[in-house]
Amino acid sequence: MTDEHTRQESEENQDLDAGGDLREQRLRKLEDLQARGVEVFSDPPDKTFTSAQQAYESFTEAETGEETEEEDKPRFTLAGRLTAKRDMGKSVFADLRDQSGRIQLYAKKNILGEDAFEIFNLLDIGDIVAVEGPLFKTRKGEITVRLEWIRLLTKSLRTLPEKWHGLTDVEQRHRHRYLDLISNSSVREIFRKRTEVVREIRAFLDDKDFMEVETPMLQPLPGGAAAEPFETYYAALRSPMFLRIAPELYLKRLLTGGFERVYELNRNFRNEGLSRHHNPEFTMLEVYQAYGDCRSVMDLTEELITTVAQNVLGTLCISTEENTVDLSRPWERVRYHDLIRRHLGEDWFDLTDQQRRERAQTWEITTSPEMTEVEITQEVYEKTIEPNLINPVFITELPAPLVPLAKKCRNNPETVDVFELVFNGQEIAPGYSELNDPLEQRQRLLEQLGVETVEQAEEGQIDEDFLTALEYGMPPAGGMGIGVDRLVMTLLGVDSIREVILFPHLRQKSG
RNA sequence: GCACCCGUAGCUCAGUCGGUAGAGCAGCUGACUCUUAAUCAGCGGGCCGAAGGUUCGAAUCCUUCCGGGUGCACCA
Repeated sequence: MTDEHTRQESEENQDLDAGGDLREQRLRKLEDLQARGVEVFSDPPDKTFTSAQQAYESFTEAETGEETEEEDKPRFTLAGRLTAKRDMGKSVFADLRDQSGRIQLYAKKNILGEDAFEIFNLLDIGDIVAVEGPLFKTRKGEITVRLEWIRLLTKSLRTLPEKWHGLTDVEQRHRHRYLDLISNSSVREIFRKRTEVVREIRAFLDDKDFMEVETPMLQPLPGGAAAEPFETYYAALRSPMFLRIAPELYLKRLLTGGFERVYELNRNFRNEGLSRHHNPEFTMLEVYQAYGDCRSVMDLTEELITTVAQNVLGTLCISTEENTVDLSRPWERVRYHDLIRRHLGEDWFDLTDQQRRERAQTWEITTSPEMTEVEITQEVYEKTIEPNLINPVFITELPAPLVPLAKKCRNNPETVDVFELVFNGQEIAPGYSELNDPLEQRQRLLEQLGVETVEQAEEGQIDEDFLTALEYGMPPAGGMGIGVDRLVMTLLGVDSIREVILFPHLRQKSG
């Protein structure tokens, strides 16, 4: 390639560059670089890379300062994305960012060499490069790589979001999460922390001899929760299939099988609307402990969450937008009945139906005539009590109708032996003394379907194999579930589930 | 599903009473060998989310649709 040729090509580019399409501009720049013999999507150099952070940490005045001869200074190879350029003519400052952070580059024409300097000048913000050189400290005191060698690794064809304001449009941030991650360090931090939370949950349970298992996500019968499933079709078997709404019924089979401590930490799918608190696929932790019950699982949950919080956040005090949550142990445990009387009046359960509705009215709760006492109480609880439960509290012995599939309390068949863990005004985790009586379980499943006999149930609505597993004998067990996305939201003080899911679901854009 | 709010350059945002589009960053050209939101001079960039309507005239007013946000409902 002759100089004349490249000069002519550059002049052509100048004319075309007058257009407004920045991608077109970059495509032409790419061709220009290729015409100069520069590989625009090249292989990484066979060198040992140093991260930006390592480079900072390895800088010492003695080795790289003024006193040391230039050729004696150690050379570093780094790779990353150019995020800024400050052009001074015969020298250029630039910012390089890798996973560990940012470091400044200094390209000087008479050090880098004329050809390489010219190539460097052609690079765009967003390009990915490998660079090499010694470290020095600028007059303003910033540790900087003095470039002696560069290689373009990846040409970027798109303009990055603005350096100062970044990407703020929520829709764009979620549709193009990679741009969000490039632009917003707080977002990078949230997802690093999320990964740490998940890692700590596993470490905690593994340490307690719980066994992580994987059960079907593709199920012929979706069970274990009351929710609308996603439906799909298995061509080879010519049968409809469902994405699981919960792993519960399979995990319980494993208890029958003799695995005494199991957990699964993975995705569930529910065919529901999107909201600040709902994504159709969400990450669920379910834990089952044989020979345990509601209380043993309560202890486990308390220890799990405090351990995770302490290890990830380094504190048990969480600041959210409006609250400060203190996770210090021990956590309060209160019977549902007592909690209700504490907040709604000691006489709440002695009131007549009419009086109860009138009092609900004072909380601006509207009741419909067909609502039962339990439903009215629960409505008032959800609207007026739960949002104000900031520090963790286990609510125990819930009314049986609210939790149809749990074991009844020995001392009071009107209530079930379960807990709801609430903090930051949100339900975080339910736990149960699991029902292991196959006869009662069958009865409850039928009731849930609103029928009296198996014959009345539509074919395939009852998971007979699950009931069979119970008939072989499932040990008494405690079980617990945590919505991991919501736990992460709470721990990180974020108020939308989409902020803790890398690729939240959004509507397809048509046209 | 219902209600309210939002959609203007690659990004962040102005745009008054309806008179036909502006800035900063990014980009391009030039100057500058320690800058750091570099600076200075100049230049280009728009189907104003889409389609209808009202009007002499619409980014602006009306209707429908698309997408997003928030609240409610559904839902753990």
